Amino acid sequence: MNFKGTLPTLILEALAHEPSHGYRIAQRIKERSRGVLDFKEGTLYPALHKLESEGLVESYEGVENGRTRRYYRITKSGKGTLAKDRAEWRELSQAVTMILGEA
Amino acid sequence: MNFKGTLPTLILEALAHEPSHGYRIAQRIKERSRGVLDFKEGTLYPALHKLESEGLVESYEGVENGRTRRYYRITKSGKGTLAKDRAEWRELSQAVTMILGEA
DNA sequence: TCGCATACCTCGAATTCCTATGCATAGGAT
DNA sequence: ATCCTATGCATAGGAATTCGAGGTATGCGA
Repeated sequence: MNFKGTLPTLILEALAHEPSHGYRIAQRIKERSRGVLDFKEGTLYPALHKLESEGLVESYEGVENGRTRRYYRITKSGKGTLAKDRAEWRELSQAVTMILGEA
Repeated sequence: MNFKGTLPTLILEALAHEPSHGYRIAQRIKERSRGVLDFKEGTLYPALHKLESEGLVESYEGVENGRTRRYYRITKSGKGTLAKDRAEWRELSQAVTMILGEA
């Protein structure tokens, strides 16, 4: 199950924590949500490419365990977007929670 | 600004409160979220029709102030879906909040 | 050497939402 | 009387996001 629209923000959050590569980012999101969120690769990579084209993340090649990987790091612009997205998440989620109540 | 995927649940919540018609449902969502959520009519009506085709709401014609309106009420099946949706909202929103933190 | 986890990528379909547009009525203002 | 605004319902076209399915390749352990 997933939450439409939150993926770019979750990616930025992961990269604000540490530069990483696609596969690792997806794992982090899944682990940190205790398996609740689980974005597929067919969703993740296009989202990553889009963030790069928007200048919110930068990529570079890196080698780990003898394998070449594509790493991403957040840019200054990306950090600004992340801050805005966090604030927006708070506002919207509070609004929905307010309506749906505790029930 | 809006939250993808929450509209059907918000509609069901409104109708669980009281049978209503499209325009009024949209107003209720906007008011109860203090203007944060604001679904457009072009989004609302198709969503309402879909809920009806799924048997989660029923519609009937009603007259108020001399005008004919299409009213909707939630069905038993709709109430079950609402309960599930509430639980799912809690789980997903908590997962995202857990990751995005308080920052 | 075979299988598996890792790692990256693309495509088509489905869903959701927005904007724009159309039609129609009630009530108040001019 | 006429016009404007809010109300009320609806559809069409397009953008964005996600999923499922598929393809390619490497390192490592059995």
